[in-house]
Amino acid sequence: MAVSFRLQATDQAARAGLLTTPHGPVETPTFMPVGTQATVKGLTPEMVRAAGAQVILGNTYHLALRPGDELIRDLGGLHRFMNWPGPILTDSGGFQVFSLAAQVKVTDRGATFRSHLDGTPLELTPERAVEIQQNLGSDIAMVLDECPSLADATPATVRAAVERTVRWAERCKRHHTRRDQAQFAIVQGGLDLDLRAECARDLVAMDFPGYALGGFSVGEAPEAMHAALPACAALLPEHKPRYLMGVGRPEDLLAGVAAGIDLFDCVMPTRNGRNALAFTAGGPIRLRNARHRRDPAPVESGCPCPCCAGYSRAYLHHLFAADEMLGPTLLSLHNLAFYLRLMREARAAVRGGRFAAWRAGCLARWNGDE
RNA sequence: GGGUAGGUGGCAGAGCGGUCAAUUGCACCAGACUGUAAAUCUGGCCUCCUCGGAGUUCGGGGGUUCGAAUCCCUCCCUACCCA
Repeated sequence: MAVSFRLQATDQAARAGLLTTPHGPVETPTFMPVGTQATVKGLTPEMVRAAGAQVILGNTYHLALRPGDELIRDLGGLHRFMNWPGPILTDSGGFQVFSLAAQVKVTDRGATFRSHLDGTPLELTPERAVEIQQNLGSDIAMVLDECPSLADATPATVRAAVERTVRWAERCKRHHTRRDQAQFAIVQGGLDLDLRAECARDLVAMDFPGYALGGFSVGEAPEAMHAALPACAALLPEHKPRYLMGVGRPEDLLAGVAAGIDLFDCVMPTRNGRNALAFTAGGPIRLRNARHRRDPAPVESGCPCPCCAGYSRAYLHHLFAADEMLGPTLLSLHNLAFYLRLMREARAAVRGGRFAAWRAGCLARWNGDE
């Protein structure tokens, strides 16, 4: 059984659809919690599922390094290994080329990492990235791409990254054999629309089952990304899923949905949750701040998540002050519930043809305008 | 009563003539976090103004010195040991 996508409703550029995978359906647009090392940090799969997640991420580089992709394959694949029965998308390690740039050497052949764990060299070629992901057995695999780092982003380096990304995508596609796994391509090009168009054109010609926009939220102003998204999304095939990688804050997700994006992932709800920041309909709040010390109210009133259903801001404040592990767990749970509820409401708004108005209301509440 | 070791910013604890408004940790206050080397990191934390400074600090009081948290005298207090 393969991965398929059906576009079901549109509201201007915004879309609602259904992504079908061997491990279950995914209603889009949606948010995918990040589980880099075969765990959404601090949460059990049951909690992730209860928060409303339909699909989660895993990571090629991290899992190949530890515990090893062959070990996971031998133990029945990533789904069984981590006890997540639903769909999984694995990132290719392309982002680690960017985030671990200090210890990576990139050539046309591939990227050579010095393991951040023990220094052991790891060569990640496009072919190896495919192999690892096939061993992991994810429902959706990503091609290895080169995400140009903002530090040396000149027109020439961005162009070089685009061209290499296209060549690597070709190699990934050729090497990919698993029929029960879809492989998505990644469009690079920074904020240069001509390069984006060129990259998209070449990748679309290769006929991948899904396309991602990479290289956003890597240091540019959020407004610049918001401005570029509609045109970038429009470069992608209408009837295939579109994935905006690594994004982002709630307002970024809504900008993405408005632009016609279907899939999002980001560490923000879980990482910020671990760091005592809660996303709410009234804007973000920092539970470590002294003002919450005696506040009996839940993190977000009206939120049905287990955190808000049973615990006060005062209690969360205490857990973080005492450095208790339940604090990060509860706030990660709430933040995921918030993100996933946001996407659920976005789907309903698109289907109801009232997405723009609904989005404006969300932004107004976050900014404290009402 | 005798002896010894001490009293430093909320706490612990450096410093032992100038480079000390005083290392560091904790606590406290605030901020950051966007395909996770992150349950992490950054900043602030005597008072007053704007950068830069100014003014008061290292148990109390007195003294030596150009200059003292650092040396001397004295008083008070604490811990331990001996009676």
